[in-house]
Amino acid sequence: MLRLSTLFVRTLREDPADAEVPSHKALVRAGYIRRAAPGGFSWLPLGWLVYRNVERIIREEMDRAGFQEVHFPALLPREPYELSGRWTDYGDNVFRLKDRRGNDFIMAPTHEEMFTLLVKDLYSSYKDLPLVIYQIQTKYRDEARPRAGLLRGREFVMKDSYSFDIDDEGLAVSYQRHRDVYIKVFERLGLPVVIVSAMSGAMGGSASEEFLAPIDVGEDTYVRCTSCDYAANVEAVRVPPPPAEDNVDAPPAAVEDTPDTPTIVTLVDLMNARDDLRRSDREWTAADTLKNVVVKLRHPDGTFEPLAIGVPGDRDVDMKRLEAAVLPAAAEPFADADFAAHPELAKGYIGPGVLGVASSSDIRFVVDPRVVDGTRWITGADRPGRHVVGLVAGRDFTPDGVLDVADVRAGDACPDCGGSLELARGVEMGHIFQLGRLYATALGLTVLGPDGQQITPTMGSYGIGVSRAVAAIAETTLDELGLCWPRQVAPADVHVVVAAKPGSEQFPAAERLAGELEQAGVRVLLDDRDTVSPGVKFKDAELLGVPTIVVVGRGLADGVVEVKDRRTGERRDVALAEVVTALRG
RNA sequence: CGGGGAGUAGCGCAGCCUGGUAGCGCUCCUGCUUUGGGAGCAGGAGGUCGGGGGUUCAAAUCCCCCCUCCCCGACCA
Repeated sequence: MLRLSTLFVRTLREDPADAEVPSHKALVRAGYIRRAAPGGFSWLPLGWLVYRNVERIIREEMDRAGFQEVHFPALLPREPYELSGRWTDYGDNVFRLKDRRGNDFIMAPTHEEMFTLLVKDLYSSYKDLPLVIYQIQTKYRDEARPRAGLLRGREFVMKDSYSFDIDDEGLAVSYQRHRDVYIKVFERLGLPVVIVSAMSGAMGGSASEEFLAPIDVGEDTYVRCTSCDYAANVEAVRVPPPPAEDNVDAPPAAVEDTPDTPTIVTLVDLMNARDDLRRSDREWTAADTLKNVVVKLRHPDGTFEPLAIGVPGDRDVDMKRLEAAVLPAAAEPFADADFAAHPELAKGYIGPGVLGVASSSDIRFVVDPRVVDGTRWITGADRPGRHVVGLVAGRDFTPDGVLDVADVRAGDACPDCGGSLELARGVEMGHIFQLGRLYATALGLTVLGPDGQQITPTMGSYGIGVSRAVAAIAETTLDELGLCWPRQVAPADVHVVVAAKPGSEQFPAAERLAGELEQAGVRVLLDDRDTVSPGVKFKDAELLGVPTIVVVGRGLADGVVEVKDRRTGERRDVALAEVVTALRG
């Protein structure tokens, strides 16, 4: 039994100044966690109880699925990461250190290599597969900017599992099993999640889905169709291309003088103001223009490549979508110095004249899916103050490819049903994806197949943010009074408040009741403090967020106590003799 | 790493502009009173004013450098 008179906790009357997001404020105010380092938190007894409940539920579901838990060192040697190429790929995001002999180590940011090597170490036959092993461990990443309390620390706990199969069919089964387990886990945690398709990015592989908790302060943006069940991370949205048009007979493109129109807005204004350029049927809009944005790709080998991206003028290039699309390269803005190195690019007036197939430059030119053959555009003429009107895609220029990285907006068409998309924010709680043979190949994991040939197994990777889940659950359940835990993860089932004078009969009565509840298997937090007033106890009970609050107070004279539901605020009087039965669940 | 804000008692803040005894509320301790919605009175404890340099008779306050925290961006689970 937890007793507030001796529990190692101190609630704060005011929000901590260094917290911004509601869950962070509430967890600190309620005495669940304390900041201990940049991006690092200490767990106090109540917080640790919640954490352990979350961890236990995840572990139970993993074990029930037949997955087996392993445990790795957090301090890892350099070699495995050298083999996979991630010693350098990870860059500044990993904590590095040396031992006394000068050997390199890292604080594990993730354990793909160790899993792969462990299987290589022990298994050598296809008969040993499939296999799923998992860990629940602390990960260390030197985040440039830790924030939002537990939602994004530099030290955090993840459940990570890896599946090993001999073929794609097996991988698909392992993937589906994880998907089913995850749905059950989040349901048990009381954490609402939206499953969205995600990029698998540089990791290769095909299927990849994220489990996002819908939280306003989340750092992931996703879309959801208002008509069908399509949902995707904004990075993974695929814009449905419009049908190609037959415009080969359209009037030839004409170069026009358009002085002082370096931006889309100025260009459209000028087009509509000029009698000779005005459209007869409607006004020109930004969507009639083709904006060519140049960025610089930094490849993993350190080389740079300019890339021109043509998007409809009413859209911008979404840097996050671009980054996701060009992995493992990174995208950087095209600086003035870069323009100086490419005099053929007239800033503000860049057009397909110098881009694309058979063009004068060797700059790769990719376009938005909306730029299909036959569409007509107003775009730069590659000379300051000049634009081309009526340029037909496929007839007058041919891009080197399609790249779907324009910003996604609410109201955009759903790629599945054509309905309308809406945008929302979320926190990534889980991620499942088919990793493929990347690590197995890099680390030389093979097994002997039935025909005596070496087979490289294919892998799946599946994560759940454990410590993050505590914050996410808090975030999605708290209210203006404080925390409000789902019973499964709450630090106790019942919070017994003694509201009476010290020395009064309520104290021993509450003790007895708490004892009986415990006997009946109910987890009890007893506020047996005789030094604080009832008002303080009520406030604390609400702040701490135990789902049921029992008040042993003035009703005791009539043989009743008050049973209050923390979430709904509903309260009812229950005869003392019936409390245990009523609360046993 | 870019832009903005902020570091003064355990927590939340004022003081800084205009240099001169370090303050307020909460918390904590002692005593008395109080006990169904963050109690009252009285007394008390607690601070190298983020760190280091400098200016000055004198620095929380002015100047320089550094560190940390928060927010927006970049990056990431």
